[in-house]
Amino acid sequence: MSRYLEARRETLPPAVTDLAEQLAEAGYKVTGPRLAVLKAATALRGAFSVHELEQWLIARGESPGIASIFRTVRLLSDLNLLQRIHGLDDCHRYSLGKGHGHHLVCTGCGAMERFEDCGVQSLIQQLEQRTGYRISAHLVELFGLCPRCLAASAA
Amino acid sequence: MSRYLEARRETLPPAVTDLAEQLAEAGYKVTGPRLAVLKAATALRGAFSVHELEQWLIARGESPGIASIFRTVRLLSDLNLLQRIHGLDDCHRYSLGKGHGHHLVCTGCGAMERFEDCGVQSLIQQLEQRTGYRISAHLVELFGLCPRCLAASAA
DNA sequence: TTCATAGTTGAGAGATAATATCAATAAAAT
DNA sequence: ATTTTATTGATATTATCTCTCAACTATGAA
Ligand SMILES: [Mn+2]
Ligand SMILES: [Mn+2]
Ligand SMILES: [Zn+2]
Ligand SMILES: [Zn+2]
Repeated sequence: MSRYLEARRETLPPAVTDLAEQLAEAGYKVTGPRLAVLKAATALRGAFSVHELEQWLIARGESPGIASIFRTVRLLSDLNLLQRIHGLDDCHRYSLGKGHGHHLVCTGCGAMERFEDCGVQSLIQQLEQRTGYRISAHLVELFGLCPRCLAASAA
Repeated sequence: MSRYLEARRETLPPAVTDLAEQLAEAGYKVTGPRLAVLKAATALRGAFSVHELEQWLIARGESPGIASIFRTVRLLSDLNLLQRIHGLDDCHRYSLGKGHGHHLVCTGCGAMERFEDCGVQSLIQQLEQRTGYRISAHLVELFGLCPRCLAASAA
């Protein structure tokens, strides 16, 4: 295990140390800037943008250079620990989460539910037959209001 | 009908005059730059980027300023005559087409099939029950190889 | 606990995408 | 044909993201 990570394990949320361990296992160093980004991503929950990560970090006076924030996001994405969320307009949001998945995003507050099974298999088969395409990937994202925002808007 | 459009109706593809008429009906002027963009979008078919529109137009020596290309794309989008396509990486491609729809895009050549019914209704109901969200919009895009690219890759 | 090394960082430059400004222009209504 | 008003395009500007490279630091080995 990483010496650097051991030294601060006590001060970090478990979700952060989990992710940091996966970085170490993949052969990457566990550094201050990387831990900072992991803390921000964990704290923000939901669907966050790089800009929001940066703001969260700046507010706490522990922001790495913007280049390193982008680099860490890219790294997490390459390791499949972070998924990109395509919004209706907004295209560059992310959420922590392993592997293939989909998102139900609140357009009011950014809250988010992740789900694995999107049920497009039969659609895919049907379209392959009709069009002759061989389909190898799909994107399914849903948008709406979370219970809280729904309640707030009813008031 | 637009005087400007009448004067060049003969020289334009029907698909272009159709779209131009819809601009006029919505109260917008039918101008040279706008017709040029419509010609490019119609000619490119499939899923095109703003950059590809510009290249097509430059190659024919009739490119409006880049600002006007963006403006026309935005206008068509606002009028719901153009849909934005979210790719896996590539986020800003467009396709002509009215109203809500989905796309099956060839990752080899950019060819595209549009389809209306994506069959996520039952998924939506299921998730609304489980999460308490009220879902109001969805994104469904499929990717793969078109028959031609499939044949080419089999060689 | 050092030490050497290879991976990482950050400031700043640079690339790319898109928007804002505004005087000049051109389509449309008259 | 003239007037009116939307539109255009050159240019500047902003936003997003990547690159470069000297300085730094986490890690494995000693
Ligand atoms: Mn799926
Ligand atoms: Mn997108
Ligand atoms: Zn909400
Ligand atoms: Zn193809």
